[in-house]
Amino acid sequence: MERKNIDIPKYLTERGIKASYQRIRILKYFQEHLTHPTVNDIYLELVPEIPTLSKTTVYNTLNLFVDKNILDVILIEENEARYDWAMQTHGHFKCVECGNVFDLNIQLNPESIPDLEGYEIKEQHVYIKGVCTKCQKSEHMN
Amino acid sequence: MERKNIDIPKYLTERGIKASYQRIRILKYFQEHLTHPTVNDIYLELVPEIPTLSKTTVYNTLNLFVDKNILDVILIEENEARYDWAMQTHGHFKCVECGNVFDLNIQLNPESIPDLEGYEIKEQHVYIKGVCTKCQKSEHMN
DNA sequence: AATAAACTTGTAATCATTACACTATTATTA
DNA sequence: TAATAATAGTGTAATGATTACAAGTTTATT
Repeated sequence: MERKNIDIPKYLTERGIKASYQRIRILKYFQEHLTHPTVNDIYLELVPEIPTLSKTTVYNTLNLFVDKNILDVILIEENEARYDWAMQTHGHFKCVECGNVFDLNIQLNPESIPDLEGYEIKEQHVYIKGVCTKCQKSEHMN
Repeated sequence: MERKNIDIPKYLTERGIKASYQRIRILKYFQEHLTHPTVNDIYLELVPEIPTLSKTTVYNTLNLFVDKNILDVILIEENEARYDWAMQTHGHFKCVECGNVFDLNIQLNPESIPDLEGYEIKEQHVYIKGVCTKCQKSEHMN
């Protein structure tokens, strides 16, 4: 099922979450933006259309979605969390120039890591920082 | 050079850092503890012996050491940074039961990740969360 | 329609981190 | 060695993300 084709109210209800207006709009944000937004990104985008929206609601809703495995938290910034539609395990690349975060198709194979012998694995996280192709090009122009 | 055998004042001076008493003691903490402490861990350990120590000094010193590539920051907690002696690239495992953080011998090979084609890589971070062997055993006893 | 349950909201509290101004220490110069 | 300049350390206040909480609103149940 493509993220873009999901019926959000149905998707929430199936997971035991009441499909309130705010929850629908917040999850819809992820349907329409294939980015890795912060709480503030989401709040600023939605508040013009939902003037009563509270930042607390954004926090509550994102925490709920993370608990229900609809979203993942990405800890790639020093100071604030980013969120990502939960899908097959993958990694992230953050460009230190433009700040954009890109998905990387990486899955670690725990079998191949001897140090993990006997450890029960619940989550794996891979992130890489550097300069994306676009920013490398624009650096040459300066 | 083994971490344990390093002459810390000399080590600092060689890197253009004045070997003040506080800086020596903070780096010595990493020599004596092969853990991944938070700012508070270090502060609480040292303040009984250095009663004038300020938490700001711990922050300043750790930031300085990170800038000078003596320490790495580990972002594995939701809310606070941990620090680690900078050495060969490696990953971390955090046990969600006991909270301990272990080193993992992992290096990603960027060549093997097609999505990284054309990207300049500056840092790579791998962390895994789960339950360590010890905590798995003690769970059986409950 | 009345009541209960769930959701949203705004404000205040928390906590890690940083900013800043002042004091103390160390290095430099005369 | 004394005076001065530079560097480091300290305590308090500010910042900013996140959470706690109580009150208001909406939705579901009876």
